[in-house]
Formats: sequence, C-alpha cells, structure tokens
Amino acid sequence: MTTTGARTSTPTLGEVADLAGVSRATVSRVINDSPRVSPEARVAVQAAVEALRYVPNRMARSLVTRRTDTIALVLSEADTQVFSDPFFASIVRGLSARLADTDLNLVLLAARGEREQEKIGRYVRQGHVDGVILMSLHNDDLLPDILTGGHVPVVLSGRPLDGRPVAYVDADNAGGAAAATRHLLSLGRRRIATISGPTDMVAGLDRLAGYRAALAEAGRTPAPELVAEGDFTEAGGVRAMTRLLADAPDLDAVFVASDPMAVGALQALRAAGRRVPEDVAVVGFDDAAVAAVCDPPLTTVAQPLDEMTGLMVELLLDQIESGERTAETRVCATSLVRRASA
Amino acid sequence: MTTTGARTSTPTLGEVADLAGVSRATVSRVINDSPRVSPEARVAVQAAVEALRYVPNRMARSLVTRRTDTIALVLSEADTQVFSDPFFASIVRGLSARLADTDLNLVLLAARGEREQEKIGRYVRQGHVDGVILMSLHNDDLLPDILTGGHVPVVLSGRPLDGRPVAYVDADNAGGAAAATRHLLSLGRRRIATISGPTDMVAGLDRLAGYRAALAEAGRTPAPELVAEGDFTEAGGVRAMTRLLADAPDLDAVFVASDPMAVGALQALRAAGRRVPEDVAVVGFDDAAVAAVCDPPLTTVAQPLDEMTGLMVELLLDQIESGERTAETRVCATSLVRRASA
DNA sequence: GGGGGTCGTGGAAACGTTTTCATGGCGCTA
DNA sequence: TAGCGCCATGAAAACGTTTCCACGACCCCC
Repeated sequence: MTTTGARTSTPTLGEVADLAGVSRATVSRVINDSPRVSPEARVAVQAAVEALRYVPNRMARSLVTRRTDTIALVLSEADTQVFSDPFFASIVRGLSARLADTDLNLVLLAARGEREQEKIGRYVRQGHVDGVILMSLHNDDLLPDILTGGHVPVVLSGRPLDGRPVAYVDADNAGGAAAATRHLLSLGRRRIATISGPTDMVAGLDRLAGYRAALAEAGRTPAPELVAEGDFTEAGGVRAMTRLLADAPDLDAVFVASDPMAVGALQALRAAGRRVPEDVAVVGFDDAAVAAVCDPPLTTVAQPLDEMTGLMVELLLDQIESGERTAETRVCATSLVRRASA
Repeated sequence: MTTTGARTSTPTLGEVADLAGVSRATVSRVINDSPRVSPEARVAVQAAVEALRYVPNRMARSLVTRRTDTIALVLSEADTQVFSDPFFASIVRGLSARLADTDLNLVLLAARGEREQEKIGRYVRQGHVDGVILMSLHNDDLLPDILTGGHVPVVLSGRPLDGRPVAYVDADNAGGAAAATRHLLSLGRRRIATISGPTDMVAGLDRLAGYRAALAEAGRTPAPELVAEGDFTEAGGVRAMTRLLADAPDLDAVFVASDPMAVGALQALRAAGRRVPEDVAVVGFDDAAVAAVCDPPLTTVAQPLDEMTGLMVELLLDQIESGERTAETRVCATSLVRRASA
C-alpha cells in the first residue's frame, strides 16, 4: 500500500497499482507492454490508468533505464540564417519522418556563440539525450570537441574537416560537383565559373575541389577570376554572380554550390541581360524544391536526403544500442538532375 | 561508504563524496552553490569533481526537484516552410538570448501532422520540460488543446483564435495594419489593396481586420478585388501581387501582411513595370532584415521582438515559479518604419 | 563560565520508476 | 498421481540525486 494521496498532483504508478488492486511491478509491466501479464490484470490496470489519467514520470523511468528516448539535432551556427536553408529543413523533415514510428523524440538545439555551445554541451553530457546528430557547419566549431569529449553517441552530418575519428554521413560533394562541371564541359562550355560555398565549411570546400578536379581532368586550370565565394544564401548568390560578371564577362557557364545561391545567380544574370541557358548555363546543388519552380528550372545535383537521414539515424541507433561510440562513415552518391538551365 | 566502483561508467555523487572525504549531502551542497559549506570542504569537493570528471545526473536531480531546467519552443506547422520565415528565426534568437544567462535550456520541437503533435504532447506531459512556448500557427491546430490539457505551463506566441483562457504574447497586429493603411491614405492613395496572410492564421486575420478598419474609418469600403490572400512566403507574395494587378490594374498602393511577401510583391511589380513608390506604394509587416536591403527599401510595420520574447519568458517563468497556470496576456505596440517604398 | 545561537556536517528518507528474484498456482507428461 | 516446468505475480532492491533533521562544535554575550 502506497500513499493513496488526495487528488492534488499527478498520480504515480503506486496509486494506479492500488486502484487496480495489483502490485507496482504489474503496472509497470502493463505500461511497458510486457507479455507476462494476465488479461484480467491488464484490463484492470488500463482502467485505473484511464481513471487516474496516469502518465509515467519520465525522469524516474530514465533514472533506472538510463535511456531518455530522445535524440538531439544540434545546429551549430553563429546566426539563425541557417534555418532558412532548405537543406536544413529537409534534414529536419527527414529525421522526424524517420523517427515517427519509433518511440524516439527529436529535439532541436541551436547554438549561436560560444556560451550557447557550452550550454548545449552540458545539456547533452548531463544525460538529457541518448544521442546527438550534429550539424556543425564551420570548421572552427567547438561543438565537435565538446560533444565527443563525453560518452554520448554522436553522428555528424557532413565530414569533419580535420579527419577525426567520428561517425558521419555525407554526400559525395566533390563527386557531385565534378559531375556538374563535367556536364557543363560536355555542353561545350569553355569559360566555366563557380560560385563556391564559404571556404570554412567542408561542403563548400569539397564542392569547390570537385569543380577544380573536373576542370583539371579536362586539362584546364580554372582562372582565379572564375571563382567567387558565396555564403549559401540567395543574396550571396546575387552578389557573387554580379562580381563574376564584372570580373569575367565572357563566362558561358557557372556551377553554383547551392540552389539558393543559384536562384540568386539567375536573378543577377537576368538583370545583366544574359539568357539562361543560351548565354550562360547554370548548374546548382541540392535539388531544393525551389530548383524545380524557378525560371528557368534549374539543373542541379541532388543529394539522396532520405537515404542520408536514414543512415544518420541508423548509425546513431547502432551506437546507442551497442553502448559504444563508433567512427563508421557513409558517403552517399549524388545524381545530376537535368532541367532547363544547363 | 558507497560503491567505490572501478572506472567503468560515469562517476556518481557518492564517489565524489568518498574521494573528497565528505558526505553526499555536502557534495550536493557544493554542486548547488549552497553557502553553508566550509571553504575547506568546498575545495576538497571541487578537486574531487575535477579529478573524477563528475557531472551530475540530470534525471536523478529532476526526479527530486521536479524541475528539468528546460523549456520548449514548440512549432506546430504542417510543413517545414516556417523555418525560413525570418519572424520565426527572430523568435528563436530572442528566446535564446533571453535565456543565455539563466540556467535554462531551450529546445525546439517541430510538429508536422497529427502523429507528431501527439508525440510532442506526450513528451511534454511526461515532464521533459518545465514549460512550453507554443507557436501555433493555424487555427485548426490540436496542440493548444493537447498541451493545455496537462499541468505544464504554456505561453502562446500569438493570440488564440478561440479566445480560450491561456497566457499569450502578441503584437498589436490589427493596430499595426491600421497604421500602415492610414499611412497609405495619408499619402493620398485611393485604391489601396492588401495581400493578406492565410485566413486560418490569427496574424493573417488580425492584419486584414486592421486594414479594413482603417479604410472604414476613412469612409471607404474595400473592394473585394483589392484583397488577395497570401501565405506569408515570398513566392506567395509574387502570386498574390500578380493576381491583384490582373484584377485591379488601377491600384496605387498595397499593404502586404509580411515582409517576405512584400519582397515577392516588389518583384511582381517590377516585372509588371510599375514603379515603387511612384506608381504603387508598398508597406510590409515585420521589419525583417530583408526590408532594409531590398529595392526599394521597404516601409514596414515593426514588432518589438525583443520585448515580445522577453515577455514570453517572463510570463512562462512566472507560471513555473508559482506552480500554477495563468491566462495573463500581453499585447505589444507596433511602430511604422518609414523607408522608401511608401 | 554557562547558555543560547549560528554554522557545518552527516544520516536517512524521499522522488517514481524498472527489474531481479522468489513464490505459488497451474497444466502437462510420464 | 507424482513431478516438472511455465507463468503470473509481488516484495524489494536498485537508480543518483536533494533535503529534512539532528547533532556537535564553536562563538558570543551576559
């Protein structure tokens, strides 16, 4: 017999047990769908749960199971700009879809600046989550260090720049960029420019490397005036394209390292009176939703997002279940989606 | 004396106590900055904590304190589009800034669809968080019901459409919209159109109501062809403006219920060869970052975001500390920011 | 120099679960 | 019918904290 207290605060498992006329152990078994419960007991417990509106106390449960059934997607980025990147939205969508029919919860943690990074590190180490998927965008990010310092399973979205041994899932950025560039070459374009991502992000670097590799492979060396650095935003794409047109007015193609930037580039090209693809062929990267609807529809490099989010979850769950951190990695093939812009 | 176990898993408070030669109670006091600890004991404990790399187990602590020191921002929206809305990003930024120097953590929960809403409801009711700030965008949203059904403190971002008794913080949407419309009237514009938000969102409705009220107050009744419904996105703004130009080619002003839509409207106007503000004056809403940099810079209605996020936190903390839910509300004044577009 | 007060400390009881282990009842097989 | 094993059940021990309470030691003031 436990405290059959007044109807003040939330009911406990003990009260349910009393009402149902069984022991706490049996209630626990019903709650957790254990098969070793008689139908009668099960029904009685369920009725009591219903009557008391019982909902299990997660903290008490986690204390003994050492599981929170929660994983975090942590986003390490100085400004909130990232939210508007369709790639990020896709990752969130993919992850929650993936977790929908499990009993795992997904929480997002956003870290702007050092203090918040520390705070998130504490949050994670204190055992609030079973694992972390980390989108660490810039290479001077502290969070990989902070998080891999603890015991919590971690999977990175995107290859870590320093080659540290940690599990990650990435697209074949270099390969995709090379394929895009080769496609432009195969169209007979001679002056192929690129709008790269920020050079402190690994996706930016790898795509730029792929572009260079494809040109080198064709016996070309890209002129410096054909490379402009963007920031993965539409506005950045406008700026970069404008600069390219000023520095290299004779360009006849451009590989843009993200679709939002490509949309910006299209605007700048239109403003400059260049026709796409007749005067300038454009290839983007990401196959964001906007790529299909912009004018002209964008030829772009698609990443298999569902596959990638699936792998992230898989790698993370493997670590959680085995109880030990791994450094498994998965690199997913990209594919060129041909539309009208190149 | 507790288990002075091997260096296998994470150390516990008991092991720290043993190493420091004090009781668990004393260690707890040091951890929680209680003043009633002698300097010597404090130093000894701190050294032990350091040596063992001790980090408190949050679940155990929460079990007894009934606090998680975590609040959730839950985002109830069918698609991930919202992420790209600068208003959302501003709220996130404001909240985390506000919580930066407290020991509260902020987590984001995104619910797309009924199943995820249920899941979030469970997550919250199980006691994962101390309180919830709910951005419930559409009026058929289940989450307000789900969440206010439990005992967890809730503050809504935005007035609930059904007038239920729940704490909320909102901008004076109607007032801001009316001010914007009056401004257009004062410029001598006669055919003032509007691009409204979705009519199943309270912000959309209130801003539309404000527009209508200002016209009525001036003795005008807005013609139906001067009202186009948008969806708060840039693409929606383009579509709505295009439709308005088709249905009411003689319009000379437009009040747009959000800045992203206003940016879209500007594009459509330019494409149609209308000059802004000479031919058509444009006023937006939100004072998003983009308003200052678009062409022409946008006259818009600013919401006091810092004040609003501050109030949300304040209202929520009040409830958490008092232990009871309130239905306090705060409505913040907006202000017209004059730039070049009107 | 004794009595009240403060102060630092440790013992032990919570907090609400899960899970191990023992037990008793039952049906089956030999 | 005896014996064996399975199955549903409950008692009790965890899990790692916080916090109440009691207990000395010490200081200060009369």
